[in-house]
Amino acid sequence: MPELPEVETIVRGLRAHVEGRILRRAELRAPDLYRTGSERMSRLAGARIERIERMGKAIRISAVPPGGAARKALVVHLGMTGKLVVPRAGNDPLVLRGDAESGSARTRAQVLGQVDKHRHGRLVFSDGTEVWYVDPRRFGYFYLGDEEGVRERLNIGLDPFEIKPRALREKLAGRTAPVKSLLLNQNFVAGLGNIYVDETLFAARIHPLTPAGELVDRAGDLLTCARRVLRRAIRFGGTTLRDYRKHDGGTGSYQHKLSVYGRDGEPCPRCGAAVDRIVITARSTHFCPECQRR
DNA sequence: AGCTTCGCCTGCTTGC
DNA sequence: TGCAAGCAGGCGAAGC
Repeated sequence: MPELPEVETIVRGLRAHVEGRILRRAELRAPDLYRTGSERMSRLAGARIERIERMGKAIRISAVPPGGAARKALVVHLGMTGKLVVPRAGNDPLVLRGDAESGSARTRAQVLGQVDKHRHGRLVFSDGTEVWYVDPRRFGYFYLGDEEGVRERLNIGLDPFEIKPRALREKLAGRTAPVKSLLLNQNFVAGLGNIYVDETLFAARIHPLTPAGELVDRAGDLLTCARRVLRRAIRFGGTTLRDYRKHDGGTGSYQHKLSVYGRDGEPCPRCGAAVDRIVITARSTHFCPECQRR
């Protein structure tokens, strides 16, 4: 479930491993993971990686092909269970470290087997550095295309750190969908997923079923809360519930800081009332029925 | 156009 | 113990 804080953590961790390096080879063994309209990654052989950045929940890698062709963007979306990891020498994936920390009973051989089975893609750099894409559930995607306009082509809106309060106010106006649903829409606001929408709405004391259009006057507050929650989650390296791992296989620790997500039945950290769980547009939604009144 | 539902995919959990 | 059903969820496509 890599959302903005998890992806930001991964990007920061990968930066020193990829920026400025030359790609010897880029491959995707599972071509069904290419998003519609994507070029094949083999085209990136010889390209120089200029930057790696987060774009909503996706990772954008800017590459300059040899011979002065137009700059390319390789966009990697991790879906739910995707990981980008840097293996150590001898193909010993540091993914192991995270599993050891989480107390997994699986043996080293089992973990290695799983990694191998689900390793769908790979970047190989001229200095021998590798970055592996591992994704058991295959919900992620790869997209390679011209960098110019890639964000629009992939329908990725501005994230809470980029969008201006006034712009959010205008986007909320007239919308009748529950705020929870709208905040999950990556074109509306990018970066938030189920966990951080619930945490943001709790911080802002907004009921998740509130029609978005009723929140025009609270747009600034909503944004402030989202930024605060996300910044803090980044500081803790993101939330590891099960699958999420940092680039070095380590886990995040924000799961220990969650106020409502996954805590149904437990006392609200603010008022003590039992946290409730409902389903909104097929997403489990956690909130405090006392603090977040409609 | 806006909103909702469905289906993709696989591993873990739950219930019989 | 074994098996099937249920569930998790980001997101695009389809449907209303």
